[in-house]
Amino acid sequence: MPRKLSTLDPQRLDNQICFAVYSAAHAFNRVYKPLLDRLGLTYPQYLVMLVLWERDDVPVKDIGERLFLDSGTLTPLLKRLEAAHLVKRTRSSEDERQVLIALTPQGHALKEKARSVPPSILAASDCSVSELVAMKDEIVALRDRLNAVIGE
Amino acid sequence: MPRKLSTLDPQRLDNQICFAVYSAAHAFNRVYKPLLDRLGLTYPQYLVMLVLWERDDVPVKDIGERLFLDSGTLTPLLKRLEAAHLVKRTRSSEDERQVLIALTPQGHALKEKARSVPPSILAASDCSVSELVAMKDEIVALRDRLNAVIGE
DNA sequence: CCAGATTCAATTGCGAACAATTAAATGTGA
DNA sequence: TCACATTTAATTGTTCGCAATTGAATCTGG
Repeated sequence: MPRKLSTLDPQRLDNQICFAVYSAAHAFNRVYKPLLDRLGLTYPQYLVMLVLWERDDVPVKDIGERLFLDSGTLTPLLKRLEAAHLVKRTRSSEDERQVLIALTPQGHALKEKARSVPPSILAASDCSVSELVAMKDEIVALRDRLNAVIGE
Repeated sequence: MPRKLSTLDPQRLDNQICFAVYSAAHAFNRVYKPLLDRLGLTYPQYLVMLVLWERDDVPVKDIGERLFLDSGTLTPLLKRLEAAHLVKRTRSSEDERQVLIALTPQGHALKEKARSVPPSILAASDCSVSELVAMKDEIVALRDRLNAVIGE
């Protein structure tokens, strides 16, 4: 007989908050896909564009800190965005170690086309804005606590 | 001047619940990594093992429905678990289309070694069980609403 | 001034994740 | 029965995500 009731079993899949988060992330990805296809972006590329729409001409490292991604992920992704003529990569003249990422005119223009994305996601969430904001804040707080123990 | 205050701007990264979920999933992954390294598992492999520890001798499709993954992801992953002698893949005799996944003795035994994982995650979450359960239920409900609109 | 440490991006290699296709087995209706 | 559709895994190709390493530029202490 099992040591614990399954609803309390810490090794049960449905009791894992990590799986809830993992599977929700994939569900978001699938909802975003058709919307982003029309923009010619993948979801991680869309996140990079959100960062750059707030402020561009920033080094790769800044984007990485914002999105919790490293150069192994960002370098090839940014090269693809450059190949799509959405960004320009130029080595900084003040510090030759840095590569600055700037939006092209097309990159700036895409922000307008992307304006319909968040409302579509909101609709798919089938949830009030205030509920979503509350959930977001809780999830961000959890994420930050997890990230805090990574260097323990 | 910007059209909206940034705290309300739907195109601002920090206002995206999807990014909260996405970045929390990666944070979980990083916390799990050192724990799972000792078991010789990656995080998605750990999820498959959680499914199989509940019930094994199941077709690939069942695992996929449980984890929201398809054969393109699972086939190579299961081959790696087989190479690690944790599962055995055998074609069903009743329905030759299906490949049944069964745990090996080592696969069963790993469940005991994995028992320390959930408490470590709980500790890293720095949060009460009841709060985590409440968050999990909210996230699962959101995930299910998102998945519901995928075939719209 | 300069040797050694640090920072930054790029690279390599591996394991997901998924779309699209393929091939084989099974199910179905006329 | 048998042509045709459906189901199931496997395969192929592209893109992430990260660990580990490399190499160049910059910083720092003596």
